[in-house]
Amino acid sequence: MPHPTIPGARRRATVRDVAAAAGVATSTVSRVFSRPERISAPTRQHVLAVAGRLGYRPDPIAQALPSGSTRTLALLVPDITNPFFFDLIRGAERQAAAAEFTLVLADAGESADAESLHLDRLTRSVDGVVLASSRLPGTRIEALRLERPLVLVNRKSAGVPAVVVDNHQGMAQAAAHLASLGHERVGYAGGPESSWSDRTRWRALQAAARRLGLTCVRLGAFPPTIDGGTAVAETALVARVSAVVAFNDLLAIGAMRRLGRRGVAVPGGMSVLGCDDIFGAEICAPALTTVAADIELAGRTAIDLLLAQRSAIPPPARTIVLQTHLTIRQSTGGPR
Amino acid sequence: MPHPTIPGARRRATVRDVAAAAGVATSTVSRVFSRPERISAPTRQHVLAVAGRLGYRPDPIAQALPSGSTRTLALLVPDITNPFFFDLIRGAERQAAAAEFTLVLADAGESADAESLHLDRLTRSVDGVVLASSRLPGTRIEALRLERPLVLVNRKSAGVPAVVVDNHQGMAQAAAHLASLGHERVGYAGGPESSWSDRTRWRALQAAARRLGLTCVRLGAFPPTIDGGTAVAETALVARVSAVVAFNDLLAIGAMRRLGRRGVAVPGGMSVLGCDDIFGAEICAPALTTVAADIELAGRTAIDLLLAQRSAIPPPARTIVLQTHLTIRQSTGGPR
DNA sequence: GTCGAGGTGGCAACCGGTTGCACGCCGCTG
DNA sequence: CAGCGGCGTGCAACCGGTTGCCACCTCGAC
Repeated sequence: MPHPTIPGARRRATVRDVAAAAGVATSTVSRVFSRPERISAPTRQHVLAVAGRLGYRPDPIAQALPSGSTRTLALLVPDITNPFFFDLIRGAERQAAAAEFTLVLADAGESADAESLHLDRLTRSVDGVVLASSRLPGTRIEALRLERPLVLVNRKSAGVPAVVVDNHQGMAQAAAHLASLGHERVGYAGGPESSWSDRTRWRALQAAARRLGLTCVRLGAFPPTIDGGTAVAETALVARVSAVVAFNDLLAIGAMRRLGRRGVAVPGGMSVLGCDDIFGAEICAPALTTVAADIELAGRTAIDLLLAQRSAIPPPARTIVLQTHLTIRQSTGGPR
Repeated sequence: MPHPTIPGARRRATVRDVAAAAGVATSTVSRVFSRPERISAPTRQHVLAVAGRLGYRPDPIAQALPSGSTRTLALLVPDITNPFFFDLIRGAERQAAAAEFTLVLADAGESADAESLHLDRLTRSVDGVVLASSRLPGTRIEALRLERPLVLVNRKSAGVPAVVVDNHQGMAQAAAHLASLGHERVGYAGGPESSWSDRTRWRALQAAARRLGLTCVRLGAFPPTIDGGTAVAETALVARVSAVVAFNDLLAIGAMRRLGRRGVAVPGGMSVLGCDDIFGAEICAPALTTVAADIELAGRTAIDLLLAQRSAIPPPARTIVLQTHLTIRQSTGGPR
């Protein structure tokens, strides 16, 4: 039983149906749709009329086979649950739609294995892949690059176009802000160990702290979720820091909540600073001070980079670095 | 230039390559992958070995052509920006992945035209479609149903399987809660006029209010966003209601913020009640009282309903009604 | 020894388009 | 009026798989 259809649905018209009804060759019908200027106006209009009457529309799958293009792009994120990716998804979807491409979304569940699996299933059937915060080993990424146009977000790999946020700038802004408030000992609440963003943020924060004469301690690696924030709060209290910079806003919000329950005022007893400025950072209480780049722009840029690779002469692999800015709200203040 | 590939990438092995290398017919290679039990163990293992050596993997597009199935499902939402859909997307993605299907995501931008356009592009290349809070005219939905397995979320149409939240129950819970606090005159802040959810919520709230002896006024139709909440606050103040039930949490949060800026305490001066319990409802200040169903479950159920239609004997069109529950937080209290 | 059943694998058509090449026709030039 | 170039269209191969049908082989039963 090929082509399982809805009971009662009539078979779709094909090029051959149209060709027969119009008294032309299938190639003519095909060209009317793919390269209309190749066909004379009278024939074209006639074919179009017949096609319209029959309700003919080219089948995208059948078109994809010989042409090799599905007009489809894939976006792989480590966790759809994380609001950080909402903006990325949104930006990517918008830009893809603008270029008349369809976005395929997959969730890697924070696991390199699941990511790999999805990739196996997807790679052949899309025209390009955006890997956001990939947990994949570098070798796998290298291999992937040879199969399909590839763009990385918040991750770097030699020769692969990428868009990354400027973590050095961001952490410098965060450290400067805390230093200006008078903090001397700050903690960094880390995210997943396999995350490139976490590594660069931690290094950047250390560097910035050193320049400013701050002591900076790493509080550990936490799951980047609100629940993960609980442990952050506990650890920060034990580590006797007066401020904590969290790997992301979720962790920061979770930490604030826990601190509140423990009777520690924010920012009175502890300042909390997040990263990414997700939806929610502004409406939580106290509103979260956070450092972020325009992530929707990151999504749009990633798609642009992907689309650029489809042109005959692919531009040199580029890395786009997104500027960050610090949004000061209520979760940071002077120590003590 | 068919099959535009990455410079330097080798052509993928095909069934014919494997067949030649293994000394068998292409049909045998095909069957080794699609119906292994049809092939004797020795041949199968030999073919598998050769295929492995050549790095052969069946091309999903080529498979889709004769089989008619792409193992792909589409989800259309009116606005990816709206956190309400995050949970829906997440649930749908998870369930699709579990069934080894890939989810295609499209954003209709709150417009029936854009929705229609996306549908045109997508319908042929996916095995089924989930339409969430569709703005499409009923006739279009009817027609779509004949083309592809279809499931509606928060919308009803004769003969189309759907999953909807029980708005009557939800609004009854909301009204009862407000009545028990002593409110007598409440406002309803409506969402998009073309929204089925908005219509049923409004009607349900009216009915519940009547039963409880409350006066209920409609404040108008607002864009279902935080910004839309500004107008809600102003209108509510003018309408002299002591509580407002908002079409969704975004509107409620926006209204609370505006009320705060106007110096009106929540819930002291005005109670605010939302719908959907989105991410953010709990962390905003004051935490939002809201009535909601499990939307991630809605996403999972929608996919299940879609998958069920693929079986030979499609079950009778079903409508799954999701129970709601009221989460009482800090945004509601007694009047005055 | 013959016949039949069951299992294995090959042939070739097919899914629905695209496209290189060739051919016929037209008008224009010399 | 022959020759030539260019345009519009058709023929047929092809993209990479799947599958109905048939041929062949083997083995067991009579």
